[in-house]
Formats: sequence, C-alpha cells, structure tokens
Amino acid sequence: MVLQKRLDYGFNGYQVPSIPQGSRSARGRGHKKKIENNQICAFDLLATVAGKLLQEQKDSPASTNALAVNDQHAVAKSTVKQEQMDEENQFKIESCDHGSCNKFGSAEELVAGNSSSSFGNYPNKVERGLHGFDKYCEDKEAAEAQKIGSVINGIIPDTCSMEGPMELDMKPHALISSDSSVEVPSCRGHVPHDSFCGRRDDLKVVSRDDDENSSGCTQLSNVTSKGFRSRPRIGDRRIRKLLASKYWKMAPRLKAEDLSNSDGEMKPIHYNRKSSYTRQRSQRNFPFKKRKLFDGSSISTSDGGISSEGISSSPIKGIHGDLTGSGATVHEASGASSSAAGQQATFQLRDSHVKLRIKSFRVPELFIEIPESATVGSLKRTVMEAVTAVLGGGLRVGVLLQGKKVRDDNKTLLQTGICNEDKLDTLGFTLEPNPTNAPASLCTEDPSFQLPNDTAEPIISTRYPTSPVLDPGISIASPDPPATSIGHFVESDHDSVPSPIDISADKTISDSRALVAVPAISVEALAVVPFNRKSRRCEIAQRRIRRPFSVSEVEALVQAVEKLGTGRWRDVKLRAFDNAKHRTYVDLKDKWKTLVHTAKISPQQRRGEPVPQELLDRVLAAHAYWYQQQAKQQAKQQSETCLLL
DNA sequence: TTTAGGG
DNA sequence: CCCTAAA
Repeated sequence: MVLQKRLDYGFNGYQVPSIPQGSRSARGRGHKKKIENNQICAFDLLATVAGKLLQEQKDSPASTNALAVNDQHAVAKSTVKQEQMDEENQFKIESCDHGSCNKFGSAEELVAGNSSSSFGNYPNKVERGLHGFDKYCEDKEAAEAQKIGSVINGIIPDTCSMEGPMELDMKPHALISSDSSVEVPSCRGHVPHDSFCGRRDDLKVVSRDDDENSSGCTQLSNVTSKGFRSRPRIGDRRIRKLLASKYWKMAPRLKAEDLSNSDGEMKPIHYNRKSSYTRQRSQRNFPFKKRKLFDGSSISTSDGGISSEGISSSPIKGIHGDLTGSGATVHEASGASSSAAGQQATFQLRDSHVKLRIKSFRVPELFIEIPESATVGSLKRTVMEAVTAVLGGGLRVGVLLQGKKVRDDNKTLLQTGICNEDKLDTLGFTLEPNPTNAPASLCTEDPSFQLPNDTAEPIISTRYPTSPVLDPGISIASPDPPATSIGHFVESDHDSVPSPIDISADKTISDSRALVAVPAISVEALAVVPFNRKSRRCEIAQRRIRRPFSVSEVEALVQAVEKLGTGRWRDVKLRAFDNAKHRTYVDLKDKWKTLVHTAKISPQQRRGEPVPQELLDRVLAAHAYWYQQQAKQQAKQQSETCLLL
C-alpha cells in the first residue's frame, strides 16, 4: 500500500501523492521486523506534511537537528552506524499499491492539474509508483515541483528527537500508518469554533509595506506577534529547484534491505523541504539561477525559544493506527480534544513502533479582508494565498500529549510516553508557526496554490460546503473593509500599499490570524505573501510581493512619461512616484513596457485591473513620440560621430 | 546607480 | 517582478 498523506488544505483536501509505497523507511539494516507498508514514520510524516505545507528552507546540514538516538539499543551503535547508513540507500521506496493509493483528493488534482500550480509537475497520479517515482526524480522539472515531504514514508525510532526541519536521522521505531492523512481544514475565519485544544492559534498577518519603509503601511491586524514570522516566500523556482534536486538525490535510492534494521541504527535523511512554486501561467521552466539571496539564507535552526508557542493549529484528528503486521489492535483515538487519537503500538523490546495516524491538521485561523467589489475569483485566490501563506510561512509541528505540549524535542517517545497506549489517545499534533524557521530558501509563496480564475472552484472541500466555509471569515472581515482597504490600497498606491503580510504569531497561544487585504479593483492584486521583514535570512532573498499598478498609478506614470520620456526612469520615479517606496524606477520602466504591450493587444487579452483605454492611448502616443525622439537623437549622434570621423 | 532588455 | 550587462 502506499502511504498516503493527505493534506487537506482546509478545502478540498489536498492529498499528497501517495508515494511509492513503502515509501522510504529508514531502517537500519538488520531490522528484523518487516516494515509494514503502511507504516510511515511519524516524523517523516510530520516532516512531510510540514514540507508539503510549508516550504522549508534550510539546507544547511548543520542546522538540522537530527533525531537523537538515545535508544538503549541504538545509542552505542548509533555513531558508527550512522555513517554506514549515510551511504545512499537508506530508505527504500516501495512501489505503490494501488487502490488505496489511488484516491487522491481532488484538491490535489486541482492544484496540480490546473494552473500551473507548483504541483503541476508532481505526479498526481497514484499510479506513479516507485518506478514512476524514480523516473520522476530524474525529471528535474518534476523534481522541482515535487515537494519533498509528500512522498516520504518512513519509520522513526521512538528515541529520536524531532527538531530541525532539515535533516532527520531516523531510526526505525515509531511508525505511523501510512494511511495517515493530514488535513488542513479550516481556513475559515473562525478559530474559536474549532479550536480543539482549547487554545487558539492565530496567525496574524499584518500587511505592511513591501519595501523598506513601513511608514505608510497599513496594519490590518492589530495584533502583533513576534514569535511567528511567516517565511517569505522564497519559493523562487530556482531555489526550489536546487532544493529539489538535492533532496531527491537521496530518496530514490532507498533500498528495501534498509528497511529492516532493527539495531536501531539511525539513518540520516536529509531532506530539505522545498517549496514548489510554479509561476502562474508561466510555462517557463524554472530557470535555475541562483539567487544571491539564497546564499544568505542560512537557516536558523533555532527552535529554541519559541518552540511551542505559537499557534497551535489543530490537533490532529483521529489518530489510529493499525498495526498491520504486529497484530496490534488499533484503537480509535478518542482524544478528549476531539482530535487526536493515539494509536497504539506494539511494543516489543526490540522494536517498538508507535503507529499513528494523523487524519488532519487544522490550519490556524485566517482572517481575510476583501473589498465587496472583489470578485469571487479573487476571493478564492485570496483565501488560497492566505492559506498558502500560512502553510508556507513556516510551520512547525507541535506535539501535544494529554493536552500538554511536549517541548522537549530530545525526549524519546518512550520517555514522553508517546508510545504508551493510554497516552496515545491524547496525543495530538499541531501546526504552529515556526518563528525561527525562516530559511530563505524556503520562503514561500507558492504559486502553486494559486488557482487560475476559472479553475478556482474546487477549493472548498467537500467537507465544507462551499460558500459556507468562506463565509465566516469573510463576514468577519468585510464589515469595514471597503472603506479601509480600498481607501488605503487603491488610493494610497503611491505610498503605502498594504500588501505584504506579516504573519506573526503571538508568542503564546493567543490569536494568530492572517489578514489578507485585497485591493478592490485589482483582481490580481493579492498581496498576500507573507514575509518577514524581520528575519534577515528571508529578507535577503525575498521576491517582492506583487503589487499591480492601480489606475491612478498608471495615470501618474503616463503623465510623467509624456513629459519626461522613456529614457529617464529615475526622473519619472522622482516626479511621480517619489513617495511610493515600493516602486522603483525599474518597476516603472517595466510597467511602461507592459503598458505599451497592453495597449497593443486586444482588450480581451488584457488581464488584471483594466486600464482605461484613454490611458492606453496616451501610452501609445507617448511611446511613439519618445521612440521617435530617441531615434532622432540617435540619428543625430550618429551623424555627429560620422562628421567627427 | 541607472539604463535597457531579456527572462 | 527579477536579473544583469553596460554604461
């Protein structure tokens, strides 16, 4: 069977492609027990999920926290063995089963399929088994799109500690049934309703000015949080590509033999979670260019301080595992919190595996603010982006046991009691903002999630009625939005356009919400990409958020160009956009370029907020005029040159 | 830093 | 918007 990880992004349920069956299980050699197909390493799963959801960045090995091996059996050996394991084949990927694997959530298909979502290249078909996988891995493009986590199936020792996102050294002890699915259901606006744990996690998104100046920024959210920063969307395709390639190198080679290894050896898995970011509409292949930014992004490993604070997203709903091989019984989780249920595990002295099934994760509360005049399509995208922002902004997994957060990542499952059947019932996982985790490389904005206007429909999951789901959130925010948001956005174009969202989480449990403001008019303007100005790592390489030019800006630009011409962008900037810190002369030049293009194409082909034809006519006129002037100038110079010669 | 263009 | 070669 293949392990299916489902990520329901609240809406439809995005399922991670089931991976090649068996997935990789990291097992040391000599493991006596056979790994069940459906078993998946909890950490792996989590990592996977996280990886899927978030983009992880970090690729520096150092930063990772490998799972510590404390196991009685393993400890001593670990050192030595790890090295051995380091080789390439540590994990095995088994081919996918079929049936069960085949159910991919529509969401995924949706995402993958339509729109050049980042998942686009990802195999969304179940069929893709091992073979497909390998093949897939070879495909760079695909690899890029691929999200690391999605396919991992592994086993973890209960002794391992979870920590660093990037690398995981795993030993085969704790198993989670592969069937686990992670669902990130609620993107809806109300947290309260679903907070399981009684605590709400909120992500707050503060829109801020994109650039350096935050002066004019509009703060949509009143809450400030330091703890959580959303990762900048670093989903640059290039970066992703890098990560992807790195990541995939290892995965494919896992062998079956490795699966069985009971010595408790740990096998290091390094994976970088990468984000897949596909450009909307772009058919480009991701050029593999490295960005400067990227370098800077070292990852901070910190996990430290804020470890558990943050937003607790949602606990996992029913976790139950089946012990396939061991005959253990699965207990339905009956967590008081409603969510998690522990599954039981078979404990054998030698290999005790804890099987867990994570049914779903809940997305922290999101607040969305959008003008009444916005289109449904933009709303959908906004929500999608908000979700993506949250997911991609840097989440970490929190473990709750009996209502308490298990903060010590170094404790073994055994020590924490996670392997205890009784406690499993109260075991829960949460998705919370990861303050420290902001590796530039992973910063995200995953376009992949952006659905084309037309294809947006499936966003809402079957579980939730379509409109109903969104309503809550919207209703909350909409009351005042028009005035506020529009006022700021549209009119303030020059100065502070609220776009970037800063997601921060309250240190503790408090609310975190994502506020998404959308300019009334521009459909495309959804500046929802969260980013953290504060985190340097991210900041360095961030791609600026997209801020479509408003009509008034276009007007100002046209006017300035008419007067100054097309070769003096700096002057144009000074003249018309001096206050708009986020508009650089390069931006203006680019905008002019697009305006000229826009003016030349048919209205039907134009996208985005429509620019008055009158302005476009002026654009063409100015363009023609200055083009001509330029030609004259050149001719003049040329003649002069000739004369001199 | 600006320009100018390709991506 | 990004990235860069040139200027």
